[in-house]
Amino acid sequence: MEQTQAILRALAEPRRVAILKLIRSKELRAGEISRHFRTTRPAISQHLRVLIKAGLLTERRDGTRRLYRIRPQGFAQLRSFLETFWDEKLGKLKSAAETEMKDAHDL
Amino acid sequence: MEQTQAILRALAEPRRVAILKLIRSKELRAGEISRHFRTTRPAISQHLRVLIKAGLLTERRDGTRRLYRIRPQGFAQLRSFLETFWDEKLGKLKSAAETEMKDAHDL
DNA sequence: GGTAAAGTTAAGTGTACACTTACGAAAGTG
DNA sequence: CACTTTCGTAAGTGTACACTTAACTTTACC
Repeated sequence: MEQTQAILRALAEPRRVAILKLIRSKELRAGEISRHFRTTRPAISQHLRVLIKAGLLTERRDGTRRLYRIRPQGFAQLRSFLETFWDEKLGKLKSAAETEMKDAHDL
Repeated sequence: MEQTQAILRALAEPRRVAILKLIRSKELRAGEISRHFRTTRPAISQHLRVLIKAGLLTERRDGTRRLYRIRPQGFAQLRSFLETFWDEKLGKLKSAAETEMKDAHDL
């Protein structure tokens, strides 16, 4: 629960989302990641820390290099958070959409 | 995309998540919502604005009252955002989990 | 062991943002 | 039409946080 909030807070920053998108397919070095942005390396390094602390990334060392990879479990947690809203909504989604449609029509 | 970031930013604040949980099952009036928190009504009102702007809530007026309800489409958007990470991960999740397990074992 | 390479941590700064108090708006009620 | 109820908006303030430059850490290589 507290961890879920850490995830949500981590994703609130667009640059961090961009980082995640960058490495969602392949593991990347810190340098390669920061090269994709106009900010300085320390800024990216700090973002990576936040993402790790949120459990969305894992760090792996190889010599002087540090390699970052997506941690699916982190996203799984976010997913189950979403589902707490979804489960009870699932049946109501259709009717809610219709009601909203009608509301919009009333304008 | 920009809207997705608005959603993520909205959810970064724990009180806003609490508000969503409060009304996920039933439509509530502004007063009833703020009564559940120790903050002042204006603070809650501002949170509600943010949630509406993010597309996670809808507002409905009834006399002097304002009723708030979950907007499933907002959550749907968040869900599809999540799936952009999930799809390619889905097949890799198992192996990634195993690899991480092994990494942890190496400590 | 000295130096370079790759990257993080420290310290300081400016801004976004959540909160408060005071005020305003709109719909009911006598 | 006063007056209350219900709620939002305005203005100001303190803090969290993303960024920068400077210094430190760790591994590699000669």
